[in-house]
Amino acid sequence: MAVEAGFCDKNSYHARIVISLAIPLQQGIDRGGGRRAQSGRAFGSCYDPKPMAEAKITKRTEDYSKWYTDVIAAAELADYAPVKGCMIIRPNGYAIWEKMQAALDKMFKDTGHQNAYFPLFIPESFLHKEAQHVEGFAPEVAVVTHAGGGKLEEPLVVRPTSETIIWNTYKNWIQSYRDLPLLINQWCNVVRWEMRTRLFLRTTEFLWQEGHTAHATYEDAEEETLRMLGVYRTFAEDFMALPVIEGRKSEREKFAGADHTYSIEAMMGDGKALQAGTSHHLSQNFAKAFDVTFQTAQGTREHVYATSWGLSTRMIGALIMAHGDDNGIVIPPKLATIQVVVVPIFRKPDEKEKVMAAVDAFTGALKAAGIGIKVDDRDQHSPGYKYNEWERRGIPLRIEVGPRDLDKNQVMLARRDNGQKTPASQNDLPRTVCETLDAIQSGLFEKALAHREKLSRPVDDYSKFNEILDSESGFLWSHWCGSGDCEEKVKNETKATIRCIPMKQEKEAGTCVVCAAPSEARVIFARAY
RNA sequence: CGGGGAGUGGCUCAGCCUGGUAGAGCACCUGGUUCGGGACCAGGGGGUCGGAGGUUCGAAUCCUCUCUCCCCGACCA
Repeated sequence: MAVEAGFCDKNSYHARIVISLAIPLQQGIDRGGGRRAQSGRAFGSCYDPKPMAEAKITKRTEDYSKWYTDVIAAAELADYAPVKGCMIIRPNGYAIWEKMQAALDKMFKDTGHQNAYFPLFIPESFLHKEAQHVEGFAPEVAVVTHAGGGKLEEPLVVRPTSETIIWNTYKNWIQSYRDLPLLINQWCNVVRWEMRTRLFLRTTEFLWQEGHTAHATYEDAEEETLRMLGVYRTFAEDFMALPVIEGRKSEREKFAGADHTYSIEAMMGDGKALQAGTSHHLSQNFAKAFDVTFQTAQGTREHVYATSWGLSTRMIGALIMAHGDDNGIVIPPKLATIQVVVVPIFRKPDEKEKVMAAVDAFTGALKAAGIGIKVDDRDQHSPGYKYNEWERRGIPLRIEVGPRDLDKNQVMLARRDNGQKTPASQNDLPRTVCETLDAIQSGLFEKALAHREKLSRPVDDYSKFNEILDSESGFLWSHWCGSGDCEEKVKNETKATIRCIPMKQEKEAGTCVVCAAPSEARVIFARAY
């Protein structure tokens, strides 16, 4: 399944990548060539005249792409791996993923799904069973041809998605309508060999969840497809503080093997679109390819209807680009393991003792209130250094406490999202902190929404497309006749694609922005990641 | 795959043109003074220069081949 669609005009299957596990260990492996300049571009420019101890972050306005890689390095989210296109997710980055997993997993369970695990390796022949599917994925599939010291009878593909192995299995699990619906999810890694990769957004290997369900009717499957799209929207909005637009993908953008695909589309800080999650109605395509049938209550035999839906570590990239600023990333409180960092301030031992006593007292209360908290009591760094470090890492709220605060029975609260510093009484601090975290969570959403609205506009004149895309980018709401030719023309001439056909919008008679044929609703055109 | 850039301690980079066997800043360790927006002093540990081959008395430096990463393009989860 594709978290991002657009597979229809791939090359032939011959373009596949062949990997081998049969490399003799004594030779051929370059052990010493590990030094690279991978993160070399990450620390390049310097605007601050005074020497900085830590990573410098390129301004977003100067080079957004560079800012993105800088900020990932600065927040220690990921490293480049020795293998092209692969990445090492560092603890700070993985912590965000774990939070995402926890939130999604709960929603999956609450909607009746169970987790399972299917194998990494899939017989190559499986991929060929669904025509569109193999056509869509073949070019980016890694194939294992050797193992165990010899050539394999049948090559194994490293899963780019698991539809084939899962439907081969469901065939045995499903006999009767009483076995339906079958609601399974799996958390795993997948591999898609990409020509060009970017940390989190498009890596050769990535982590995700893929849900695969089976239903008795087309309608049931449609309901499931939309239900999970809704789960993704809820997750994006409530946890990531990321406003998204639900919509349907065009034919050329849909998943290879799907009847139709829905997605949630988000706007990044630079006005480009990012597909944040997809939900596919597979109809009977895979059931027919793998001959998965069930007996109805009436005794007839029918192929089952299927859905699949996925959301990946790409969402970490979305989080970075939706909320990050020139000082680093900003983690929405609901996805932050450390929601509050405490920076105690003191000079002398007696001051330290008093400050730390107060810190211990209120951190205990905060922990009891369920707040993720970290006390930065390192003595080798000044408070200012710590402020910058935690801001870079995106911790939503900082509490500063020094002798002057103790005198007033207060602490200083510093918000990461807007930089505001306000004093707060030590009494009732858990309540104040919870309220502030809530305010940050909603503040991030509102800010992202305002940004998206600012960069969204109806466009009825195709000649303005490039002008707008080159200046501010953003979402261009235009009428489209539904033809793939017009879609293709726009893509070739402006690099913008149809992100989705929004589901919630007023019907409006108009004419296709490209060919002037009649249209009854607008679609979103945008340049995308 | 095409164009460009780059591989030298953990990081950023100098040295390479004009070969003589490695240097700075940051980070790290020790001690001390500091600590309300990226502190300072002193001392210290760490690299054989992406890899292979070649030229040479001698190679980070010259030559050949090769691997890798980054950016742009093509392409796109």
